[in-house]
Amino acid sequence: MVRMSAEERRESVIRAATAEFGRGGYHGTSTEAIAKRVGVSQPYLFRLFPGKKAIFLAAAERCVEDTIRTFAEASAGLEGEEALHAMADAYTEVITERPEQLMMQMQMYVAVAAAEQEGDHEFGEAVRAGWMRLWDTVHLPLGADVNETTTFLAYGMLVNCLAGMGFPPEHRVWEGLYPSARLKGRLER
Amino acid sequence: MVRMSAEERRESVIRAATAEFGRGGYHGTSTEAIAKRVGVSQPYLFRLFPGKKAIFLAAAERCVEDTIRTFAEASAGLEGEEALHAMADAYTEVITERPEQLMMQMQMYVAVAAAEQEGDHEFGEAVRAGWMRLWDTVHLPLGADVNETTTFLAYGMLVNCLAGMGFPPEHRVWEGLYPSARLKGRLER
DNA sequence: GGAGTAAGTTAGTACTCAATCACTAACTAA
DNA sequence: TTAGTTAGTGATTGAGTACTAACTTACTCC
Repeated sequence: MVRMSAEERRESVIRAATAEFGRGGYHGTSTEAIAKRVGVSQPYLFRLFPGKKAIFLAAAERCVEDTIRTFAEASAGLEGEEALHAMADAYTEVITERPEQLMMQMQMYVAVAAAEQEGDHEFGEAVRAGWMRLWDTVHLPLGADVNETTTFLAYGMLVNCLAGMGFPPEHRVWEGLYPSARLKGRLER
Repeated sequence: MVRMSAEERRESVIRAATAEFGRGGYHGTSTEAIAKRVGVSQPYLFRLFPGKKAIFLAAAERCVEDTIRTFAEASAGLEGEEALHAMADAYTEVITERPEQLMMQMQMYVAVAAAEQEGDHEFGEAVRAGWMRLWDTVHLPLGADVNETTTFLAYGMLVNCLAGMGFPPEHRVWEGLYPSARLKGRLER
């Protein structure tokens, strides 16, 4: 048994929760599954977090932060086509290296509808606010062009969905989507 | 009590399931909720369908078919910019008039990951096959241009996600996304 | 009008899962 | 060394839920 500080454990829980919730969504994931992945007893999760919802929320928030940071770091000091290229590449890396983060994102978007209907508007507010921060983060490097920003995010969403659906990398749906190929298309026009 | 033929009831169940699954996803929706919406006892669902999974699958399949039909009908006899415009308008109508269909779509995409991990590759196959049919359906009217098709679908996915997140129609995230505005942007370039 | 069938219900079972409680083991500072 | 704190566990509970079995009610056709 490895003892950790509560703060460190909370970090592990967030990582485990991202993976588990990303796979099964809020309702499709048991707290036991998260606990098992962390390597800790299930009841202990309720010492570290007030409840299952709080764990989901923490994972969701972390997920948004990470994505924003990814784009911010990738585009630092760049603008226009260069920033676009850098951010697209960075995102491609996230997809391949940390697919659980992207699935968690999808689950988060999808969980809003249910929360909203249950009268929990706070969660929706948080998710929308996170999205707007993400929006602004990519907006500036892309030359503050609304159409450019929207297109970039749209491609990102398509990538999320295709990856979620489990299309293998060689599949033709990815044609015209991989950043390099897409940029190639843009430059040839 | 209104008696219906089993076939009619199955139709009602599919409609109700689309709404309920669209809101809560597979695990977040109880068969009782579906039964209540249909106006029938919960165990009776298991006469009409072999199990909960079968209901989800039926709703998912119907959802894909409807979306494909929407695009096929909208683009009938048109091509290029006109087809693009018509399909985008038709989709906008779906979003506003039948949001449950769009949420069901999202839930379907997201459910694949879980199914895949549980060893159920059939579901993933079905969803991917549905996507490819959708892809081909919009591909032809858009002049069989891969980049054009990808972009169109990407915008569709962004719309799905934004709607799922519950952004109100006036919100600035929709700028540069509503078909007319977008087309305007395209024509001004 | 009664036999057969198709539509539908009530009652119940086996199981999962979030959350609580009461407890123990390890670290730390005086 | 000991008093107090922090990390962690095992047992349990109560609510919810997919699914089954046995029964009932309405329609239809001879």
